[in-house]
Amino acid sequence: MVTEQGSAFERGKLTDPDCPTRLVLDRIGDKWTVLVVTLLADGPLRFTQLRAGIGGVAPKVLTQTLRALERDGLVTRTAYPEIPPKVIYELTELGHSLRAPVAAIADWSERNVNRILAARTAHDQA
Amino acid sequence: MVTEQGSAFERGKLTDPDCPTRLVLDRIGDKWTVLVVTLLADGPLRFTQLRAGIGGVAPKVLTQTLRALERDGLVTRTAYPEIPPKVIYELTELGHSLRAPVAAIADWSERNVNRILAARTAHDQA
DNA sequence: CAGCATCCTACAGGATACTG
DNA sequence: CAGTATCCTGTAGGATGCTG
Repeated sequence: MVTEQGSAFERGKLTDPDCPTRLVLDRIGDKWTVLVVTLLADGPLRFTQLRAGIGGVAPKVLTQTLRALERDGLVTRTAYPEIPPKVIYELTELGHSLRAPVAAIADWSERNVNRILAARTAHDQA
Repeated sequence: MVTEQGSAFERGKLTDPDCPTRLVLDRIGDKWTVLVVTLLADGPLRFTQLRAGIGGVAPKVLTQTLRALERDGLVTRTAYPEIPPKVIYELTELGHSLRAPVAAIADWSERNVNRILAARTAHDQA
């Protein structure tokens, strides 16, 4: 399988530490980002709603995740100067577009998780 | 949440710590797995060839990565009892099939990395 | 050549408590 | 409500040296 021109695999950029794929992988590879994006996919949510939707995230960590998402232009943060405060998080268009590739991962995962688990069990026997 | 039947996003499994997507994300989210899979995509390679192809991996870490891939049935390891030793790593069919979703990530990354970087810079100004 | 054994450190992630 | 401020720990990843 020497060449398969056009595929993302032949561009050889993955060896570069600043490679785009690495950048994105570092983002979605963390513990909560994909979950947050998924929850926001159906519409804007408040901080507490996200917290509840996830279950078991320390507020500090959720804040970190959201701030990073905001910094990368994937999420907007809108604070309403009320008392008590209200903050709305919403996916940007860029954030929404991320759903497609993530769905590709999710679909592959669900179709193949059994094979992985089986291989794992078999391997752990021996 | 509201329901948008069919999409991988509404299955609500991501909240489950044992969710398939989390499992795969934990795999490909690490530092070297995607790179190894990419290198093996064009054909089998020896340990040293992988090392060279990556550049800067500690042998221990590369071994860990390969063992994990082997355990999950994504890579086969074939040791030839010669002196000096020769070990060939090769993608399984399952391993090859992983290339597609990873390519989806890679494509999205390359198309949008500029937007992310721009958002990042803009955000860091303010 | 293809690794294992050992030691080490940075940092992601978490627990807990407090506040504008 | 939506966070900060602190403190703490597990572990991924790395550096170095040795061996069948």
